Amino acid sequence: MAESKSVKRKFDDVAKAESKPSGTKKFAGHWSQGLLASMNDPDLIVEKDDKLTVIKDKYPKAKHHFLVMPKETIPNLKSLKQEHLDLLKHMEKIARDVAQRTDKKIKFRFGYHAVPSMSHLHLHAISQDFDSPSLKTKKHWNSFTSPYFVDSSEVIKRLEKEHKVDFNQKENTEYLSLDLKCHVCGRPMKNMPSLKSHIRTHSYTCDS
DNA sequence: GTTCTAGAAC
DNA sequence: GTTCTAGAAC
Repeated sequence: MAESKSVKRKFDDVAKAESKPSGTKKFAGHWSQGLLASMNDPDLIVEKDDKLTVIKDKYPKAKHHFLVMPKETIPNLKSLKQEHLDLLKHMEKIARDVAQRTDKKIKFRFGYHAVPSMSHLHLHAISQDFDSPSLKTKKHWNSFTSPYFVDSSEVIKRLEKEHKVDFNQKENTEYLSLDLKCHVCGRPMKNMPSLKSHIRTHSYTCDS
């Protein structure tokens, strides 16, 4: 019913207007800073040590989806210096530990988005089933299955060899618009619903 | 990053 | 008529 939706929208707009007085910019509340809030949400925290925090992704794109975030403020990949190499290796090790502890059988990948939407460096640890209601769009799919998803080992290698990590933003953004295809068999898929039902037919165990 | 929805695709 | 996606959100 169109009317009830527009009524709901008006309530949302009122709530938005009240939380953001005219002429005021609340940057702490901007969506791109959302990982800061998540990092302090007890319901999402998996573990911490002196250098990092591991949280569950608030909108997991697979059965298991974690984010490993350094406590040190590092906005993005471009901010990385060689002095961060030990930290990056530690982040990957913890990510692998958490994955192993969570599910010994299922395949995981560990990596970064080349052009992330959210501020604060975060390493994804994501199981390869991609079976989740929060996985909805082509952009979601391509961000984890195209070269837009850069393995942790590749980031580390690049920082060691080039002393910086600087991915081409335009090239990587274009990966998000690639045609849909299965990440296991490569078969082209018409749309997200058919892709999602197709990938359920594959196995994602480590030895398969 | 998500939500919402107009209009394209079917 | 229903499903699906792309783009605005001040």
